[in-house]
Amino acid sequence: MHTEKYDNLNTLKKTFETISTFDTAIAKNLFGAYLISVGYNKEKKVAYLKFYEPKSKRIFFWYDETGHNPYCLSDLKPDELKQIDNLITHPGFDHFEIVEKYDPLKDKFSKLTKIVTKDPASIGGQGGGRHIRDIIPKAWEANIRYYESYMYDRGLIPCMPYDVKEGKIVKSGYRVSDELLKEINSLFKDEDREFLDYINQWIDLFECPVPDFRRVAVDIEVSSPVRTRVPNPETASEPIVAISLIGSDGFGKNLLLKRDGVKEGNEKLPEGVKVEYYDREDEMLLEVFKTLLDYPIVLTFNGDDFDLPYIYHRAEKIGFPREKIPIEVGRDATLLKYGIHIDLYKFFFNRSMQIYAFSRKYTEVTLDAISRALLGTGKIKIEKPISELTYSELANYCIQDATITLDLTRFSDNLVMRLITVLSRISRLSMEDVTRQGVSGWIKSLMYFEHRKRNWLIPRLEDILEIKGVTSTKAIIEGKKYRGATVVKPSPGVHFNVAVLDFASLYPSIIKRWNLSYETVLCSHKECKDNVIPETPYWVCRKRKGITSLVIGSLRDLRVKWYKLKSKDKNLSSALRNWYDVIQCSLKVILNASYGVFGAEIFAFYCPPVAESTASIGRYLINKTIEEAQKLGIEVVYGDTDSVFLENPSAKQIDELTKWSRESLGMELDVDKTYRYSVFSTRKKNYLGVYPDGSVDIKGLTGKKKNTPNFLQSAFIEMTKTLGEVKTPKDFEDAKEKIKRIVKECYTKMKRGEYKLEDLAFNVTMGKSTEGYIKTTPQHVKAARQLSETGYDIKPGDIISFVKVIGSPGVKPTQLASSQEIDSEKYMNYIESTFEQVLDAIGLDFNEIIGLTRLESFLWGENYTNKQ
DNA sequence: GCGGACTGCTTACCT
DNA sequence: ACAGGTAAGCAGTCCGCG
Repeated sequence: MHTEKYDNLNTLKKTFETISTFDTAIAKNLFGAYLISVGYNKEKKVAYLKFYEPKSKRIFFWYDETGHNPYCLSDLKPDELKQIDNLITHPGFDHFEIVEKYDPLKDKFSKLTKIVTKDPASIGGQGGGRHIRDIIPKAWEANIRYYESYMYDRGLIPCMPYDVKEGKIVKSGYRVSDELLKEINSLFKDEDREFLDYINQWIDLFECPVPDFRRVAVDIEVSSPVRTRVPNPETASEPIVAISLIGSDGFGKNLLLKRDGVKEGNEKLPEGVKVEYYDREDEMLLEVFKTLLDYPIVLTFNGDDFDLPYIYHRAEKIGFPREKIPIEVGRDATLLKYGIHIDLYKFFFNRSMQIYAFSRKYTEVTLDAISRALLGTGKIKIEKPISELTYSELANYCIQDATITLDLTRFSDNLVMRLITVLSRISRLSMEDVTRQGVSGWIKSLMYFEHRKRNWLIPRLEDILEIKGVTSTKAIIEGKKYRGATVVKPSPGVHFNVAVLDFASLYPSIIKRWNLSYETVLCSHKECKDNVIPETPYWVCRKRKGITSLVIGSLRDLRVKWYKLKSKDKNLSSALRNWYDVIQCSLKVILNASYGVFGAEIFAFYCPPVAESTASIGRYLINKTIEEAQKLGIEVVYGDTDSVFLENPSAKQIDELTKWSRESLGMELDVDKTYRYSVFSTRKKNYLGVYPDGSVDIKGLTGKKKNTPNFLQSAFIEMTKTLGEVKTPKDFEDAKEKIKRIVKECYTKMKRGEYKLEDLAFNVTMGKSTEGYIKTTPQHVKAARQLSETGYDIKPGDIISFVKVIGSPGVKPTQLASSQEIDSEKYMNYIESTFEQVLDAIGLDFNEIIGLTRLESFLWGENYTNKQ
């Protein structure tokens, strides 16, 4: 037994040796290898890069040999710094250098002292000991992670291809065709050199191909004695009983730990997956380690917090020496020694991804919910705890999890891998970092890169705040920092032929057109003070182009004028259209957040006046547009932030309005969509529009909300389908009759208790843990607490399904309720308020409909139809 | 001691 | 951990009521 283990450990050791030989030997010369990760090696005290070489589909390491060192900046001279206690005697201190940098807040060049250190931890960080940034009075650029600083200084862009020649890194030979460059540049004839430079820089990143990333999905199962308790990865006290490894290259393995009393079972297992049984857990883990040392990219779902740390601690527990485990457990991520680890949970958890890239297709961030929404298949449902499954049941379950994890990166032509690639290129963050950070981190990193490229001093957060101050407007919502967008009161009723016009990418356009940036708003020049921003006390610089204005403006223009159009261009191959769609979608995610970050305290360039100016100009634009529309004799029936809804405008009127916008506002106002007709109640952000093809666009209405019970959602959808059939005002009368019947039927079925319990359930998300609700106890929390008592483990983000029942406390989890206790009174009120949002707009009265139902059931029976 | 008016909390949505 | 604006339902509180 011992010999066996020893042999296997030797195999592992050999694998390690192979890697360490090729990483130093072969990375001397590489051709077209993608830079996918970067880190800091504590032993060698240098930054290292991981390249993915697409032919061999392997990782190559490259350790810095340029002598780059960590540093921060000070406004004191070296002589002054020498006087400070503990600075030059600090063990990490290396030397001083004088540098000259442009200070964007002061609009002048300044001499600064670069304090160069032997290692990044001396400047700052989590670790104990005195940090240089705390020793000196004011430190600049002292909060940037060293390996990022390294990338910015060297101008290296992640997910781009490079050649390594005799140990030197050079940009790879691929080039965008002159033809394409010309075509795109011709769209920007009127722009100046500075703007065009940005455009061309982006084209270079976007046109560069994406390699096929060889990757493997990993999923483990742990046998837990208690069904409702999730095993703890730190103690790792229970054995790992199954591991699935599913590769993008056709590789597939399921490893099972042999245990007493477990039956074989008779599930049919997926083809192409090899099942291996292990007597010993250490041998099984060894097999996993081989895979982790083979694949350049490892995918998990929640592997940062569960699978990988569990494997690590379990391996340690059963006797593996730490340094032999190819996993590195960190504070906020679990990474790999050889390849890179992408935790898809973190990626899909990102709100911006959820909303803008996947248009809210999934609302619950679980492997099951996401894969159901995006792939059409979910996890395998199991009724028993893991410990009671047969081998084949367990294998099937585990294989399915790893398979859908891999498939989440494969569907729609590897959409997710390509999104990660593009976002990594834009944000200048490695694949590992870009998938773990939010939009504010991406934009921060991009801005840092641009500052270093221009030799600009990166401002300190407190300096921006001190110079630019806080806000001047008052928010409508209590507790918010400044006033946001305007929402126009809708004109209630039905409006035929509605054209919806909107400003393409409103806030980014404002940032570009008004030259907004943290350094240009409230700039230091007297001459600019009359260049005021409407309805604010702010002015904006005329002398220099703002960095944000250029960066965001160029991205906006490329999305609106090129990539969005080309993603729908039927003259292009579907593969190219698809790629352009990935780009425009990535841009959308970044652009949508570009204004908000300036109003977010956590953002490194937090500058409330920039956010406030953007919102203020937005209000000014929509108000002016409404005025102008009215001057042109068009009725504006609704508007929100960047859009106006025009009732039955002529083509000429639309032309005039968009021309006016272009010429006097300098803004592109386009027809976004047209409705055959639209239905408004008195409520803002609540309406329904019918497109020319009869499909129905529903916004904000209760009937569409995800927490609304199914029975009511279905009845509501049925009603909107009827509305979709209406072509002319005349058709309305028939539709109204149909709608009355739908509402009536829903009401009577409810009353007679004909709906199933699950269809009556409200589904509400837990915003926090059950104990987190202190001020009030909402209904879903009451239900959640009942579930907790029955042994369920309720976590934030879980969706609680509950029904309204008679008696106290009025709600019950659906799992624990029975049909007899349903409080039909409550449901009837809910039906009423849901339909009312549409009924009063189309001239129907809920009570009248219901009143007729009563009469009808008493006097005429089921076949009666009312002719009003 | 009860009920209506009110405020505040919470979720889900829109742009 | 991008922003603010809106709707809705319920929980909890206050106040009048001789």
